[in-house]
Amino acid sequence: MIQNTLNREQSRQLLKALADPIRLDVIHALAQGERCVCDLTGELNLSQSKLSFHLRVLREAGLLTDRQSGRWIYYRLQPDALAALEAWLADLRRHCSQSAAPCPS
Amino acid sequence: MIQNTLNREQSRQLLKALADPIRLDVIHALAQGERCVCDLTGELNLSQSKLSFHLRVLREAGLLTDRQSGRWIYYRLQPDALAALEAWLADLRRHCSQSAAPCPS
DNA sequence: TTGATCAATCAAATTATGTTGATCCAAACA
DNA sequence: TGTTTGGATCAACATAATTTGATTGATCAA
Repeated sequence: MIQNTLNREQSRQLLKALADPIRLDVIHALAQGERCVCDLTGELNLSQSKLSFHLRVLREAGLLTDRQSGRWIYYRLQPDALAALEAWLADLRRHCSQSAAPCPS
Repeated sequence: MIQNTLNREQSRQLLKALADPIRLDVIHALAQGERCVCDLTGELNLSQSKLSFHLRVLREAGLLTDRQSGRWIYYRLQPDALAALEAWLADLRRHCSQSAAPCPS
């Protein structure tokens, strides 16, 4: 996540990746700091393949990064992606309180 | 949206509602200010029932409010919901950069 | 080497979401 | 009233996302 302003498609990818209960559990676990996959399966009580699937979704959306060390793989949140989403949301609410002109226009 | 800190389920509802291309079009249209449903169908080139479906999802998530005036219904973004989501995201990235302890723990 | 472990991937089955067209309801106006 | 219009809702269908269990590749230790 290099730039700080998301286009529609990028924001959608991030939102879609976040919009799942299991992935939110993962996100919340990683909000406390980096974790190894093997710890996450235990902590979240998930099958290995299920966790792997959701980690991939989050990683491909740019929300997580991973690093390998020996046979373990550690994941962590990518704060830039979260910040970009925050900025996108802040933008949305800038002008949204403008009233509409009465309709038979 | 009364409180400013979302629980897991509330944030999921908001994210899920946002994570759809058509609903993002709606959100972007409403980011410029309130709009009547009849204007939105034209602006976004959507069938009436399709738009109505997506408006409902957004409304039930707390992202939109509506008001009726005569036979027209006007929708607008609920900035509090966006702000709450921003706060939730900001929280997530507070401690996320902590490294994991090496794994054979 | 061999066997064991961590984690990714795949195909098949299941479940959840979105779309379509028809129908219904309420407000407005003749 | 009767008719038109804006919008919500419903059921049937279509599409997309997730789960499961099995398989694979890579790393490490014996």
